[in-house]
Amino acid sequence: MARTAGSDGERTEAAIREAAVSLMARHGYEAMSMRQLAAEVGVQAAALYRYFPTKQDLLFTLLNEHMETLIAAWDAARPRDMDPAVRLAAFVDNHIRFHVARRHSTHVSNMELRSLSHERLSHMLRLRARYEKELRRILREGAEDGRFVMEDVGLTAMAIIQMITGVIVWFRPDERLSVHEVTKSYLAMTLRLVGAAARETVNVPEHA
Amino acid sequence: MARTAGSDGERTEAAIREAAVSLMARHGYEAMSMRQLAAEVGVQAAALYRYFPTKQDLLFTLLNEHMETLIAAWDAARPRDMDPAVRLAAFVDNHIRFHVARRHSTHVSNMELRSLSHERLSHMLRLRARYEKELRRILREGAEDGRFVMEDVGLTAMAIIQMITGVIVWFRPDERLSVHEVTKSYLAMTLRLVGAAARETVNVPEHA
DNA sequence: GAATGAATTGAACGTTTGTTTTATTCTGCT
DNA sequence: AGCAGAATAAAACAAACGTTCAATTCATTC
Repeated sequence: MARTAGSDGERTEAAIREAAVSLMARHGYEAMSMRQLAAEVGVQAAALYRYFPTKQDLLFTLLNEHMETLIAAWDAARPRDMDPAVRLAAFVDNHIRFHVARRHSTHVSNMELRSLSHERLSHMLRLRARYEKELRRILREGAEDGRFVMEDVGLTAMAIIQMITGVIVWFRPDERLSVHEVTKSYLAMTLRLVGAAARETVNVPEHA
Repeated sequence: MARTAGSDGERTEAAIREAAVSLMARHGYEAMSMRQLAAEVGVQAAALYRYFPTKQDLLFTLLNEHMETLIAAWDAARPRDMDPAVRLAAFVDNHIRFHVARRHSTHVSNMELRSLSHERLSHMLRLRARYEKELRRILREGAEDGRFVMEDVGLTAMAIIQMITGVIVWFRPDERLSVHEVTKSYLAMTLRLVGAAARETVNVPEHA
């Protein structure tokens, strides 16, 4: 009939976010009903509206948080080194680790942009463009000083992003290969792809 | 009140398929209503059910046709040549051309598998597996006779598929680059990716 | 221990959903 | 000319949708 024992706003909001990402990743934004989400959280549908004014606001919050976190992660991981191959390696490493650790929200970010309003869509596309610009700069500088071989910087950037984001489509952490092995292989492929493999080898630090 | 002048079953069915692919690609399967689809075709919603028993049957028909056509296209294009580089080039060329020409149904095929029932999903996954096996065989044979360099055949196959399918995400036929230029660049990237670039150059036939 | 605000319920709203049924009109064949 | 059957319209169905609102209980402060 009303407030339940031990209820707590912050905890409920976190539970909503988590359940929403999981449901949206598995069934899609449109297919997830607010009642279904509420049931997963263990709450009535009306309670959701205390935290998110509309269903689309909930989606936007999740997508925005995903991209902001990704950009922040790259800002923290970006090396001071000037060697394009080192920077490219760091980019690939950061990208794969980040996305593998957030498979569900990555899925939602890639699939559900079309459910946003026009303004919110452009906001997300701006964030995405800012992130991709980082890769393009690395590629451009590598191409300019002759370390990388490529036909077209923009094209190569898209190809690499698609390739390394695609990991989450098939990767399952409990199977044949570890994250580290996968990252190492993808890094080798990326370096060959830009024609930088023969000249130098870049080490990937073995994280915890 | 009833049958309209000039109505024809075959034409109506084709119009439904076409409108459905377009709507699903733009808004998603769940977001497309049968009434919306009917309006696009210029018909009442009930008329759709003469051609497709349920909404999901309609989706399955489209997805199945897409994959069958893709496999048939590869069967027709596959070269008799034994050189792995030539065969890989043909695969990449066929794949990109096919998907660029069918951007909408490719989108639907990549996004809406989750809306299928369990049996139909496995049917689609079997078709997909059969197609991907072709690429893995080319890669394996190229790796075995030392023409290709790679860490892991399965991993490389997934990376290449993600990369070359990703073209449809950003490619617009009326912009900077033509299909032929894009295909050529992606082919070059693919060959470098498998370490086959330095040894040989493979020509892409300029299609009509 | 009463008052206050935060957290949640339960019921309801108007729409929209996929689908079915029935009646009606058109087309092609004989 | 007439008939069979294919093709569609119109209306209806129950169920589910996102969302709102008032009522109610918990946790906290004084």
